[in-house]
This record gives sequence, structure tokens and C-alpha cells, in this order.
Amino acid sequence: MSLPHAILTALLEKPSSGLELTRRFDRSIGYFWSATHQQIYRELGKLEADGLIRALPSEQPARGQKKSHEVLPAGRAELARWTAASQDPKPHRDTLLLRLRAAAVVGTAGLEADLRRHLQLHERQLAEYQEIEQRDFPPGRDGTEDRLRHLVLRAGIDLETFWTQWLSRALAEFAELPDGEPTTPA
Amino acid sequence: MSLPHAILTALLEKPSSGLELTRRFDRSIGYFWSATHQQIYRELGKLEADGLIRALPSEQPARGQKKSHEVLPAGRAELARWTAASQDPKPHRDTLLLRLRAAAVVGTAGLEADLRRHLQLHERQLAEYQEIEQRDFPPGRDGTEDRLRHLVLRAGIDLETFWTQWLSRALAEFAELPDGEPTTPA
DNA sequence: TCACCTTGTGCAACTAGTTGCATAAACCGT
DNA sequence: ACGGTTTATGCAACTAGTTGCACAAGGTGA
Repeated sequence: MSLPHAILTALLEKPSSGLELTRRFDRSIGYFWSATHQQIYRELGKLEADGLIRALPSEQPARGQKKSHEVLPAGRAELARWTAASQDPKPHRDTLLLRLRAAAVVGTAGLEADLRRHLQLHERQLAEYQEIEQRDFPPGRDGTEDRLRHLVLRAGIDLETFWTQWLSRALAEFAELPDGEPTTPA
Repeated sequence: MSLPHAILTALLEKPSSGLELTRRFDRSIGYFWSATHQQIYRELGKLEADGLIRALPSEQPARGQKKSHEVLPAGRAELARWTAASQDPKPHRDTLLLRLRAAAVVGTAGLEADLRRHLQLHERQLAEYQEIEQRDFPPGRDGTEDRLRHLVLRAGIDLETFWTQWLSRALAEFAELPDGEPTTPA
């Protein structure tokens, strides 16, 4: 039940159309909550039906016609409620770690290349986050909003740092391994 | 499409019944791939129908009767194929970071307590991982399987370390904040 | 021996997210 | 005025995961 709240947050930051939201979910918000345009349109419909947002009445709504949405007081209240509510962390699911564990029983053949690829992807993401940090969070700003958003970005940076380090370490281990086929021979 | 492979891995490590699998998913495997017993039973059915596993013929299969499963050669082959195949990382979704971002627009009221709770949960998890490391990975073991499994555990430890550090930092920031209500006044 | 608890298996319905495609307007060159 | 691309909105079907409940067998104490 987080997508509607992600959308409310985005719309409070700036009223947008479905497609604009989609683009913003590909950038900043999507770094920790991704969504496709189909999800977003569906959810916009529900949010409007529930009276949490409304379409800005600027243009007549026709298909293929841009339609912006803004958050109503009820929407802001719901977001505040959700933000403050206690929530249990969702269980993680990580395919790469699963594959490594599988490799312990069926062999590491073929895995190394993909580890290397993932390392590259995480390095790229880390570089992107660091650029954003330099651009949007120069030293000396200390508004509350800035500090909170910076904190979120730091989480992204630290997570990507973790992954690059862990993957490097994993690849180093791989280099020392006897290499190839199943470790539990038939 | 990872749950079946998680199950295959678990069954290769040790043939088990549905409930045994469920328990193992609550411990080790569940640390990076969680599943409920209903998911597991359903998937066992599919895997058996697909000829990747079979029920051990020990006891007559009746409802409420323990039924163990083992992996067939086709299952092992499928797991090896999947492990070696290139896969893109799934987008992350993290509710806590989303809530922090929401807090930047609707205010931080109520959030701090839950941050503190999450910190405790992560500290506990970290301690558990470290116990496992001491128990199962004493210095000086260097079989391939051990090294791979240790690597996976290290990922868990480092991730929990990241979270505890980040949450501590977040709480420290919160302590300095002007406190309470919306930062974008109406 | 009967009521109750634990262990073990399983179905059905629901929620969330993904994939593939349809449609419509606007803009753009020819 | 026409055909092609881009922008924008949306439906339908599917996959994966969650929740709530049902049912059977075996043990345990009253």
C-alpha cells in the first residue's frame, strides 16, 4: 500500500500529469520506489475516486490530452497519517544473493560475468547519486526539507557503496576459487 | 521467477517436506528470499508437475502426512541454467525512505519513534548474523561452498550494518530538527 | 473416549506489480 | 491532405506474493 503515498508525495512536491509523474518516477522517486506508467494511471484514478486528489480544471479532459492532478486536503492528511504510522519492514528479496547460494550447490559456472556486470551497474548508479549530491546539496544548506532529502540520498549513496564493495570482494573470492563445475559432485 | 529456484536450492542442500522448507525459509534462506508456507506448497506442486522434483516414496501420501521432496536431474539442470543466466537487478522499493521523503512535505511528526524501532530491529538482525558467522564460519575453513555461503552472510552483515548506521545518523539529524509539523506551511 | 492442541498440507480470494497492446491528439515534414 | 513520429492516456490479461481459512492425523490430558 505504498504506491498511492508515493504519488501523493510527488504531487505535493509538484502537481503533475500522469506522464510527468512517470518521468519523475524514473528519476528521483523511482530510486527507492519504482512504478510504470500503467500503475500510475490506475492509481491516479483510484486516488481521484477516493477524493484524495483532483484533476486541475485547466483543460477539458480528453484522451491524449494532458491532465494535471493536485492533492486535496484529505490526501495530505492521509499521507501524514501513513507517514507517521508504525510499519514493519518488508522482507528483502535479492536474486543475486540467491544465485550465489545456488552456486554453492550447482557450481559457479557463468556467474562471474554477471557479477561483473552488476558491479558496473552499481558503480554507475553510485556516480549518478554523487553527481546529484554535488548539484543539489552543496555544503551550508540546512533547511529541514533539504536535510531530510539529503538523508534519503545518503541512503542511496551508502547502499550503492555497499554493493560495489561487496561485489568487488565477491569477484576477488571468485578469482581464487577452483573454478567451474558443481562443488557437490554427483 | 525466483521462488522455484530458491526451493530447488534448499532441496538440494537437504530434501525436506513442505513444513521443513517453511521453517528453513524463516531462517537462513528467508534472510534474502522469504516465502510463506502457502507459496511453498503451491510451488512444490508446480515443480513436481514439471518433473523437476519428486516426492520421496517413503510414506503413503495422505493429507496431514509428512511428505519429503528431492530434486531430480532436470531440476538441478534448471537451477544451474538459472544461476548462470544474466539477470537485471530488480528495482528496490523501500517504504522507510519513501516515508522520509513524504515527511519532507507533510512533516516529521510521529516518524522518529518508528525509526528508533527499525534501528532496534536491524541491530537485532545484525547480532543474529554475527552469531551465525562465529558459529558456522570459524577462521581457517576454505572449501568452495563455505566461501560462497560466507560471502552471502557477509552481504547480510554489511547490509544490516549500513542500516544501523544510517538510522543512527537519521535519528541524530532528527534531534536537531525544528521538530513537528509540516515544513511547507499551508 | 472425548475434547483439545500441535503438526502438516492445502484451497480460494485478494492485492500489488508487470507486460502487451489500443487509442487519440498534436506536431512535422512533404 | 497525407503519413509518420512523439506525447499522452488508458484497458486487459497475467504473474507473484499475501491473507484467511479449512481439513486431516496424531498426541495429550481429564
